Amino acid sequence: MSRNQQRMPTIATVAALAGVSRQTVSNAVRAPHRVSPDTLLRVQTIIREVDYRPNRSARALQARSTGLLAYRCHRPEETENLVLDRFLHELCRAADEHDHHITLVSPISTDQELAMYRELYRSGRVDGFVLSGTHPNDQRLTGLVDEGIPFVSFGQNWDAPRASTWVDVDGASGTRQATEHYWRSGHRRIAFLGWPDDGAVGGHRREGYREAMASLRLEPIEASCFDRLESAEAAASTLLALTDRPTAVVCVSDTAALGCSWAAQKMGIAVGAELGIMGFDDSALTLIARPGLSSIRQPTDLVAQTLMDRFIGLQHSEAPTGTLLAPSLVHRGSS
Amino acid sequence: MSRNQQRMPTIATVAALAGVSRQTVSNAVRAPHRVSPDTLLRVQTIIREVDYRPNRSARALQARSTGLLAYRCHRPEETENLVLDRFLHELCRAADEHDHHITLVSPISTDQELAMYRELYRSGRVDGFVLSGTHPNDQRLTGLVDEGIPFVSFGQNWDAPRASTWVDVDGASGTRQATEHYWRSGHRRIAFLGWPDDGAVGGHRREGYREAMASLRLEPIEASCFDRLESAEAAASTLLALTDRPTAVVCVSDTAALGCSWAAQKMGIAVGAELGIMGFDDSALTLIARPGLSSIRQPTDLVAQTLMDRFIGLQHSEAPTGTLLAPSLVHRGSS
DNA sequence: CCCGTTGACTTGAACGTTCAAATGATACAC
DNA sequence: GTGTATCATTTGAACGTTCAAGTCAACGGG
Repeated sequence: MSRNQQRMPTIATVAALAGVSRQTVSNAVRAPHRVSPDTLLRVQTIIREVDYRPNRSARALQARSTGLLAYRCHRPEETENLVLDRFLHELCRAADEHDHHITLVSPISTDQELAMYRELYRSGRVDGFVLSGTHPNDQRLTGLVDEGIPFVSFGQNWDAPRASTWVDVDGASGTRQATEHYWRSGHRRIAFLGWPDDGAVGGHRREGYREAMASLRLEPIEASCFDRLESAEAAASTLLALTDRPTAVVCVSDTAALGCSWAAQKMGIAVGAELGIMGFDDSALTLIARPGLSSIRQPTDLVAQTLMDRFIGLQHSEAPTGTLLAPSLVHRGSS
Repeated sequence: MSRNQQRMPTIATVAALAGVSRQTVSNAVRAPHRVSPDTLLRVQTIIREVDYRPNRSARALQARSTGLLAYRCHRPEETENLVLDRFLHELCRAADEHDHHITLVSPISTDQELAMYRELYRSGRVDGFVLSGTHPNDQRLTGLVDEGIPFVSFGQNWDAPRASTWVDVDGASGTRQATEHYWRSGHRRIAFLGWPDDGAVGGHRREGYREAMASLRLEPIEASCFDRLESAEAAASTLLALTDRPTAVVCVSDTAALGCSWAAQKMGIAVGAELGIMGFDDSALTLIARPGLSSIRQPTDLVAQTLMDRFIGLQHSEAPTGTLLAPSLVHRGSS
């Protein structure tokens, strides 16, 4: 590592110029009330004059804390991208408010991931981690908990909800809201287009739909597809070919919803007027769809803020907490 | 900042356990050849035993270099996202190879951006910056150059090409390749769908098309639209309504291309068979389009690698260089 | 007048690393 | 046997900050 930075003013520079000790300068910066008004002014003037800023590395060394959190840079192939992209942005913003920063890591494989985190933490590169896309039997969760490495996750700790701090969006609430919305709008044949292998996330979303349908005393109409457009289109075609065709479809994802929209258009069904379609995630896909795709929006901004608050809390040895936030409906042409 | 990390083994711990001095341990880690084989083995054993890792903050302090580069987390609204997403991923990977990391910043406004960079650099948080999406009269470029802050950019330094280190993709080459490809496939009426306000990027792409058309002795057919689907669709409709309708369209972006594809489908023109469409950027949009959208792909991986190499070069006081890389065609259904 | 308290400031040490210089030890040439 | 080169290792200082303990003066109550 070459030393390339031109020499910056240090706390000693300022101290000498202001005719005080280093500690007084430090106090002037971090605890102004401890310094008498006139020296404070003098020190501040010098600080501005030489454009002094405390060196973060030195501070990090002494405080054993870098103010850095690591987040795994998602792979470009992943569909979730479009949600996580927004989340990452909000996360940066939230970190900033706590004078923290996010650094990215890009593990090649999942096995490497935990090892990489361990490495980063033990070398004091970062104070902890923000995970996203957790799933049942997630090695990262158990691994980090076991090692006592601080982290928060966007997504529940499925296996041990009390063992770590997480924030998640209540998928069931989202689909329930959507279903009830359609009911209030007069729809009576409301279908659900979900994922076949129903992991935890897909399961909850389906659950919300079923609950709502049960309490509305309606017969559920369900179909399943993979999270790809073609698959969704095919599954939706089947749904829409039913003799008693559904008038609204609540979808497990925007991909599913867009596929559904395509299927409807191909069959000459007017999306919006004749068929309501609700996506999930309010991703960039919603803008591409025509008519605009209504979607269940995750409050990523709130998730990010809460996660950061919680992480700072952890640093002050608060106990782990799980938080479930409710999503909200975003109405566009399709609903 | 609370000190929350449990006490980790330091170089002194290892030194004591191995019965050598701190410096010997340091050498064992960073310059093994300076240590005799048997002590080396002894030290390495202890290191593994206590799972020692050099503390990055301490190293950063002493070396005046953090091994951190800052990159501006792009705003979720921006269209370029879909390209930059991939770039960011590759950048992380490339940084990793040089034992560096990327940290994100999220300035609220453009004016803040430079101030934020200044702040980050002067407080020793980062060693430098990676910019993307540079444009003529870019305040960031001139500002960073003036302050002597190290940076590299994905995108030329339009105003002062020799003043800073950049890597860019040769847009003209891309559209030229596309145009020539269509010519070789037998097309003779090849149109270009560009941006109206032709900034530097759009201008170069248009340029490449015109050059190719000129050298092929074909009459250029041009239309313009904003980088939005509706706008592109409208402009493309006009193009396709010409009496002597073009048989291929080279587009300035994937958005333009997708809009064009929609227009064609609405007019009952078979995309692929009757009309070739070529996008630009090979973004996620290409996968959504049907038939799959052919596109001019920027070699983001190579860009990222080159940028990182160059940055490391800068640290060793190499002179600034500009590098232009050629994009390549990715063929899918639409061409 | 003494003593405890408070406020403003200073001093030395510590955080964990690496650089630069110093110390021995061994080997080799003359 | 002396001088010189090389190698393995150690020592002290430095990077820039903050903590903990200290000094010194002023103040106020008894």
